[in-house]
Order: sequence, then C-alpha cells, then structure tokens
Amino acid sequence: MTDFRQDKAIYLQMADRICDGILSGEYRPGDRIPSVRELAVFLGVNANTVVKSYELLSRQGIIQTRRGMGYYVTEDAMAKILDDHRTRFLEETLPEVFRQMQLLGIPAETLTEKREEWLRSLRTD
Amino acid sequence: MTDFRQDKAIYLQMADRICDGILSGEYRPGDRIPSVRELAVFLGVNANTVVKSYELLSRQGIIQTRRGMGYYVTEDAMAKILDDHRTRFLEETLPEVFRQMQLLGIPAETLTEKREEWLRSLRTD
Amino acid sequence: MTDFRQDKAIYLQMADRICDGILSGEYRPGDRIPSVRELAVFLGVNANTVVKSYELLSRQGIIQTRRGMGYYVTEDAMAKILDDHRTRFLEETLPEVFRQMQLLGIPAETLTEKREEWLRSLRTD
Amino acid sequence: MTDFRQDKAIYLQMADRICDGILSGEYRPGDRIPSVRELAVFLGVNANTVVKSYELLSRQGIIQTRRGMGYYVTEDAMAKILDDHRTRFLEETLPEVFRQMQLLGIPAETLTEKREEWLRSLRTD
DNA sequence: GTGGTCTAGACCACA
DNA sequence: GTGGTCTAGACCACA
Repeated sequence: MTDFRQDKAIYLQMADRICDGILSGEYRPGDRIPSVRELAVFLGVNANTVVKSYELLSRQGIIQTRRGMGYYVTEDAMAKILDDHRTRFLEETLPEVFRQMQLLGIPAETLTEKREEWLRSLRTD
Repeated sequence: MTDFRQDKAIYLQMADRICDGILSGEYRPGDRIPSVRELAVFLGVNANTVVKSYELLSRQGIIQTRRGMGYYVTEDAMAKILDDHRTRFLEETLPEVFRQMQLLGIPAETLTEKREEWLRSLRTD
Repeated sequence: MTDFRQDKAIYLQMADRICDGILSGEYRPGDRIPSVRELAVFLGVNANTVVKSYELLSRQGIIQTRRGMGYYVTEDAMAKILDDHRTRFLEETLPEVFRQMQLLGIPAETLTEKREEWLRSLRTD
Repeated sequence: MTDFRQDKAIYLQMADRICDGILSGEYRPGDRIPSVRELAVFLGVNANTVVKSYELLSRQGIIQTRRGMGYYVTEDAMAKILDDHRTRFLEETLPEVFRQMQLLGIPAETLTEKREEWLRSLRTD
C-alpha cells in the first residue's frame, strides 16, 4: 500500500488527493479520472475503498459518473472544493482554534493584533 | 516499531507523548522517566532517537538529567509545556489560520463574529 | 432474506422502510433505531448493507449516530423526509410523467382538466 | 422460474412482456406467439398462468386465438397497446400524481410551470 | 471494459 | 456492546 497516514481513513485521504489534483490543474473539468479498479491496483487498496472515495466526491458534485464509462471531473469542481474548504474552516478549524485559545488563556484581542501583524509581515515580504 | 505517524519525525512524536504524560498527571514533577535504553527497547526505536527526544525536552526545561541516574521531570514542567503550546499556537497555528483565511477570501470580521458566536454557544451548553 | 424487491437496491429499500416507520410514528424523534448488527440479523442481510442504508439516512439528517451507542431519529426527521419526497417528486416523478405524455400524445390541457376532475371527485367522496 | 418481480402478479408481468415485444417489433401483426405450453416450460411457470395472461391480451384485442393453431398478434395490436397505456396513464398514473401533490402540498400551478420548463429543456438538448 | 451492490469476515476506537 | 473502515471476492447492468 502506498503512503497513507494512519490517523485518517484511507478513502478520505484518497478524496483529498483527487481534490488536490483538481486544484493544481492536474485534472481539469471534463477530464476522466482513473477507473475504480485502476486506482485500486495502483494504490494497492481494495476497490471498495476507491468506490467509497468516489461516492463521496460524487455527492459533493466534484466528480460525476457516466454509466459504463467512468468518473469525470465536473465543470464547477473547483468552486465546489473551495466551498467545501470554507465550510470546514468555519465549522472545524475555527472552533478548534477558539478552544485552544480558551485552554491557553489567550485573550480575544491577541487574535486581531496577530492578524494585523501577519498582514504587515506579508506586505514587507 | 510501535505506531508512529509517517509525517512527523519520531523523536518529535516521542517528545509530544512525554508532554502528554506530564499534562495528564502520569508523570509528575520529580518523577523519573524511563531510561533511554529502556524506552528504545520498549518502543523498538534506535537509542539515538530517544536521546534526541530527551535532549529536546531538556533544552525546553521540561526534563533534566541527573548524571548516572536518569532523566527527571522538572518542577515547572507543566508551565513550560503550556508556554510551549502557547508559542506554537501563536507562531504556527495562527499564521496557518490567517493563510487559509486569505486563500478562502474570508474577511477579518468573520473571525471576531465567529469567536463571539462560539462563546455564546459555550454558555448555552 | 426477508421480502426485498429485485428491482431496487436493498439498502435503498431499507432506508425507505425506516422513513415509513418515522412517518407512521413507529419511530419518533429521539428514538433509537435497531443497531446495525441487530437489523442485519433480523432481516438476513449483511451488516455492511445496513451500514450503507444508515449512512444514507445520516447524510439526509434523518438519523444521527452517537458513538458507541447507536443511531437515533433526529428532531426534524419528518420535515427532512417530506422535503426529500418533494424533491424526488419534482425531479423524478414529474419529468417521467411529462415524458409519458409526450410518447402517448396527451396534450397539456388534459393535465389541468384531469386535475380539476380529480379534485371534484375528492369533494363528493 | 425466470426473473419475475414479487410485487406484481406473474400473468400481468408476462402480458407486459408480450406487449413490450410487440412495441419493439419483435412480434409483428400476424405473427404467431409461443404456445401456452412452450412458454410455460420455457419460463418455468404453470400453464394456467400463461393461459390467464393470453386471455387478458385476447380480451384487449392485442392477440387472437385461431382454434388448434395458437395465438396470433392482431393487426391493430400496437394501437390497442398504446390505447391501453393511455388509459392506464389517465386512470392510474395521474390520480397517483395528484394524490402525491396533495400530500406534499404542491400547488396546481407548479404542474404547468414544470411542464413548460421541461419542454424548454427538451428544446435546448 | 465501466460502475453499483452485496456478502463474509476482520480489526479498530469509543462507551 | 456500538458504529467505522477495510479487504477479498462475487455478480449485475450498461457500453
């Protein structure tokens, strides 16, 4: 099996990789992605695991199936992926950040201060 | 070798575990932690890796060596660890959060809004 | 195996049954539904098939999982189910009806006429 | 027995198949269809079931018996079948559609709107 | 060839 | 006990 982390389901990591491939331009709207069996063999993973991954992306409207032909990247795949990232950021990343701030006793102002500091550092670079 | 992730150096993961053990009360100020060789054999890693890990914790003032006797948890280990977490949060987590906001086009106000929202949700629970 | 039709996936039929049970009041908001294994044995079906069915209902917000405890009917399960039926009616049933009308050469007016006729027959009953 | 659904009488399903065979051109006006016994053996069903099916089609004027020779497709079989479909559509499909609309609270106008929408989508394809 | 479904059976984390 | 993931392997419809 090729390089999957232990702390996250393989089918989720596979979906992430497909998304990365789309964001990077490797797969473009309308492109066919590898067939379930091809990818399963290539990654040394069971075909059912690939199916689970493709079903997830299908539900998110990032890829779509054409019966008997394979899976294809949708026209608005990129918008869908960015939307998804935004949602995850707001609903998962931010709450976790706030939780850590609470635990470490970091006041709310620090957030805005650090943010401005960070923006300033960007400009000077 | 026992369950280490691939995406992070083992000596860093070992240090994290020791810190977790201290935060959770498993190791208390003044306690002796396992010897380099013991831990190396137990975890199935090279002794040098354990040394590297202990040196890191020593530099951070979380453990200290007593010649010929082993490594011991310092009196202010917990404070040091929390300090360390705070630093990491401010210098690693926050910049990453700001970077993602930039990429996703999320405005600064969202941060304060969401923070207040999160605090409110805490109170109602 | 107990009485499943051949022309529709078992996991879809199982999901339909759960929904029927909710609409009929057999399962009420907050109720626990049978565990994956219980239902699998009871219906003579593989546990994975039950999982697939429960995952579908979960995604639709009709049931929700509580780690290590089982699946429970959500508070707004009924609204979700009715919404779902409405969508399916508009996007699947109606197009099929229009397609048949086209094939059989039935004019659009027939639709409104028959509809009024049907409403009248309701009143007299 | 060969592939019959559980939720509909076999003789009705057999009649449907004969009709499909006529609509598709497999059986043409004047053609002889399989004898009762042939079909019974071939499909692994009781001869009485086949008889019931042929009687139904006879009553509908889709096939006709010639004493001692078997059953033959009538000249106007296709027209009869389409008539039959039309009747079923008006008397079974439509009332069911109206019933669902009532249950789901979908107003009558939606019907005409969706119909026009559907026609438009046909033209663009 | 393609995806879709299903079975049998395993191991994991969580409670 | 509970759900969640994964494997190995089968059979189906569609193209």
